[in-house]
Amino acid sequence: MDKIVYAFKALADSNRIRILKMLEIRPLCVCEITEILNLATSTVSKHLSILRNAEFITDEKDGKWVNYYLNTDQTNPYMRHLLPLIRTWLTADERVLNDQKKVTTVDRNTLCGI
Amino acid sequence: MDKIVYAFKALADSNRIRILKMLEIRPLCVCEITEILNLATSTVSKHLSILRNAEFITDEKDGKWVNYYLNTDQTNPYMRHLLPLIRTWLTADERVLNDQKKVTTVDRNTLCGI
DNA sequence: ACCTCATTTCGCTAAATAACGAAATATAAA
DNA sequence: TTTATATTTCGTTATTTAGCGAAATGAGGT
Repeated sequence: MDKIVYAFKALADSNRIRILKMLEIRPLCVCEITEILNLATSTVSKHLSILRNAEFITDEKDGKWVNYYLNTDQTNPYMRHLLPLIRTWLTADERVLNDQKKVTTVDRNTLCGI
Repeated sequence: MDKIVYAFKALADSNRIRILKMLEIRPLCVCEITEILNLATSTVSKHLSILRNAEFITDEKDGKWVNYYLNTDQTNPYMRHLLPLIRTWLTADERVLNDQKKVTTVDRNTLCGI
């Protein structure tokens, strides 16, 4: 029961949904997501930890960055069914489309002040 | 986007999930749900209004009672996909099974002090 | 019309949550 | 080893939410 509730809690926030929709395009680091959502880095980091605890995403070190991915592990039944649903939803949402467009243009090297 | 978030918010509470699982057995009035969840009537009424606003349930006057039903209208795409998922989940959950068992025995006439 | 009683709404309190900036952590480059 | 910097954790604040009891609502029965 707790696990199901945590899954739904993780999805019950528009910024976290936006993050999942962005990760459909490609893996992203914290600073890229921060730029697109226009939030404080610490806030984005917290959102990512909530999504990771609910097993919607995974992370992986990549040099000085941490890449976040949609979870492809199929162990958690809730995540396994919910992620594909979300993928089919919001495909015409103005803001989501704009976020996803930014994902294709944003560059972590210029962003994070090389 | 708001609609999706409200749907997930509605599901992000264990008492509301329990209500949905109880309604799988049969329609219930507020006092029956109150008895099983062991909460104040006003609290249950609030939970029901949240589920109704997210279109997971509908209500119908029945004499002095109000019956709540799982929504069978297929207009809301989020509800349409999420309700069947929830139906397949928690089928072995201790507390849910106990709630569902109580649903079969509880009687609104004796409950609401005839 | 009046009374009864199931339900809803209101006002309040306690707990959870989202947001921020600052401090801590950890890793890459110098 | 020292410095720079991407990320996480901590402490705080404002908002939201779950819960309760009391008052309001509204329909049925007398």
